[in-house]
Amino acid sequence: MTTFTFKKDEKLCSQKIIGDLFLKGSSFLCYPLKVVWKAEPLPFPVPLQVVFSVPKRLFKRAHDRNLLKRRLREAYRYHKHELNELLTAHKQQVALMIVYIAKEELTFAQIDEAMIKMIDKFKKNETLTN
RNA sequence: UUCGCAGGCUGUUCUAUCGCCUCGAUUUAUCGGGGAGGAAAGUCCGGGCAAUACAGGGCGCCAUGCUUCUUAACGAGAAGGCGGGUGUAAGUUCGCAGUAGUGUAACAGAAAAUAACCGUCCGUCAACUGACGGAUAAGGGUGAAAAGGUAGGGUAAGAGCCUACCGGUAGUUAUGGCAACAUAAUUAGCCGUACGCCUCAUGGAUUGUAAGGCCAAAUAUAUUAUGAGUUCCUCGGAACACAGGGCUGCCCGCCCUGGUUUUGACCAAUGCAAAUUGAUUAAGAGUCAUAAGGGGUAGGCUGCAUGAGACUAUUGGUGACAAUAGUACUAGAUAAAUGAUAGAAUGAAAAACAGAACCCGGCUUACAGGCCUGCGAUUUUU
RNA sequence: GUGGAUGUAGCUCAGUUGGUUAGAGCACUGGUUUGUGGUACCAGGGGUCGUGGGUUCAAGCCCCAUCUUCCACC
Repeated sequence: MTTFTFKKDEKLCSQKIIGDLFLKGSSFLCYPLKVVWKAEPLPFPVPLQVVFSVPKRLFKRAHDRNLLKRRLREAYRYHKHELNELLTAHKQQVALMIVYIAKEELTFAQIDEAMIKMIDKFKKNETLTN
């Protein structure tokens, strides 16, 4: 059964884990997205927690960053069930960060496409490490 | 009609599907309610709230600066006054305490404020060229700025030196105005400008909700109790002109900490004494274990949204605004919620600036399109 | 959130109390020296002083607004 909800439990809020991600996490690039991830025990019974980030360096206005983060979140919401299934099968918990690195505002359709591509790539990586 | 000026308002709406934050209900999965702005922005001011500080004195620093009013308060706002710039006009924009004292004004120019370079006049020498001494601010060129302007009298020549008119300054009086101030009369002296320092009045303690308060895993641990172990080291008071820190921007002064100096429980010996030497008792701590336990990290709760509030109406006021009555409760997140897709309406195109982070009052800046009110100029018609 | 700094030639910086024409080093261009290049020497070009207003006779400097870049604290 595929659900499209996106509750608080699935967001990564702990500053400690985020700090850890940047120190020890592995990452790959999939323009216009950059993904940082790490297998990590999480405080909630969910397969993965995720953070979305749009750098202030690229978009000065808070309003533009908000818009892009919302589009990212929306795209993630539609496609995350694939990752969920994969990780529950492997019985793993993963912390994930998705950084937007394009310099211009992309439309929802473009971001959606990129998200699908990214998830494919992630699946391959995941199977490799196991 | 066209072109303008001023002020105000608005800032897409609706439906379906999938979602987000929050509150409530039933109850553990559903249902219902609510969910960004006029600037939420810049952080330029003011206030609330909170914590800390606050024996006192002197000096300094910063802000404001025409008048009256508004306001919780302000460096904000309203109305008015005076002066300058700009526009045909409606308007718009900038400035404003005091002058007792004191400083500066490059270059140019004789001189930048107790002015003599040229010129004019007088005297002496000299002898037709001038030299020296004096008087003189009418004329000349320089400059951003040149010693009130014009006319007449006056004089050796001139000059507010005198007079008339005009301009300006200061005082007095009258009228109008709450006042700034305006108008008129009169008197005085004969009158420069700009920017500072300075003086006067009023205000200013510091830090910000990541403030502050509460609860509290894991790990380490102050302290206390009990037990075990050990004899290496430490202990209290006073003074100081030394060092560091705090009150505070600086000084005085005061306080704290360190350092230095001095003294030191009891017994015995020596000694008149001061003191010196030797030995001793008692108690506690540092180590380990167990228990209690405080502060406190991750994390959570609170602060946190009923307010100097908002909207509507009436009344008062030129206005900022105030008073009275009624209405509803209207974001509260915490790596941070409002989005996506599809369709419809208006439209040429859903399209401007832009996202709450403790809360209010202002200011400033950004802003597509649309609407309303008042006023001015011009043209045409009547 | 709070507080502070910065902007001047292509680059790195001076320019302090407003005053004549905004300087220095490197870089650039031309010339001299050399068989050639470098070095050295001589000369030259290049600036809306971040932007827009204001004060003043006069503004890179003073005042106001705004933009850029950077830093500190928690």
